Amino acid sequence: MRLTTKGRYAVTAMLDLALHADRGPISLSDISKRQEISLSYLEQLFSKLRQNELVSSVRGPGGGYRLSRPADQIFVAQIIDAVNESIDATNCGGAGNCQKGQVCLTHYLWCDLSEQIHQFLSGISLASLVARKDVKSVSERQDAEESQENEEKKNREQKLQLM
Amino acid sequence: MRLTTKGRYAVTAMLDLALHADRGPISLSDISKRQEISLSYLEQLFSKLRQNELVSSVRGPGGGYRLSRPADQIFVAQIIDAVNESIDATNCGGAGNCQKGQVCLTHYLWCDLSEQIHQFLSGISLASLVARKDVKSVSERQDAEESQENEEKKNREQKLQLM
DNA sequence: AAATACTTGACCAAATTACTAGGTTATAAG
DNA sequence: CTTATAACCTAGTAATTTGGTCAAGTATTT
Repeated sequence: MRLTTKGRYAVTAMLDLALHADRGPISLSDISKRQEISLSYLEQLFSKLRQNELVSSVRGPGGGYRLSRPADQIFVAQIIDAVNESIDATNCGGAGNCQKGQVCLTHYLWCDLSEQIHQFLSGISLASLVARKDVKSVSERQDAEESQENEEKKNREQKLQLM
Repeated sequence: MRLTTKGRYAVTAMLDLALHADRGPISLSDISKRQEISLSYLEQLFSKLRQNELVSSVRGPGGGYRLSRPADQIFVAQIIDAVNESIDATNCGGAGNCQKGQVCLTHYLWCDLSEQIHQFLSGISLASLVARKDVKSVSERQDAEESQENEEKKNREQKLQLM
């Protein structure tokens, strides 16, 4: 079972994309600032997300990434699968050859668990996350922090020009 | 989220214990042979299981481990918790300080997932696993292999004595 | 006393993760 | 047409985790 920062980052970044979809293509450096994920790492993750056709890219200035389809058709399980190979809880990868080519004692338990997790995460779309109150409030906080930082940056630049 | 071979081994070993409870204390070397888990590794796992009062040990010849309470009062979630710290899916360990001391965008999603997994694994007792047909059949296979190996070993020893 | 079996802790190799560095394209804006 | 921007690509690497080994105990029964 793999669910580490990698999968979490991917879902967070995709959610950020969904939340700001109205701004046109979103650059990774924007996501990097808002979600505090290293830019180079994001690039690697988005390479996989693009290969799995979850996002499409626009190159050049003003470019970035956008969701490849509506947010209600992208599910958390797909995102994790894209960057993380699988959310399979068995050791044998579901093959059933865990002990001398035959199934091990707990094989079916882990199959059941995998099924359970997969069903849960397959039922959650980006759209449903965007609609959540708690997500909205965190997102508003982040946007506020972002524009505040931009403001400060602008002020610093003005001061420099005056000198 | 940590669910690796470690947790799987622990559950498998505990299930082996439950399956052979009628034989009295079970030595780790028995479990090691049947489940193909390294003895030294089992020792580490059982040290933690004992600290969490899931098993009790009997020392000396004929000793081994037994479940510290009936199999219907031991749940998979407890076993994994014992060896694996937690089955928490959040990055912050549930603290909610994932981003600059505040919650990150996907915090609540991972909380929900943790809850989901925990509920599922908390509902599965060792007794319910023992009762499963598929588990029984794997266990019978393992016991057959074990006694076959013992037979062969005995034969080899007899041959040696005749020489 | 000898054999058996649990206990502890140090140690280690391989894999994985999370991240950095340093490029090269493609393209829109100036 | 130049330049800045941002995607894209390829390596490398530090830290962590995993899954284990080894050695030296301690306790208990026969």
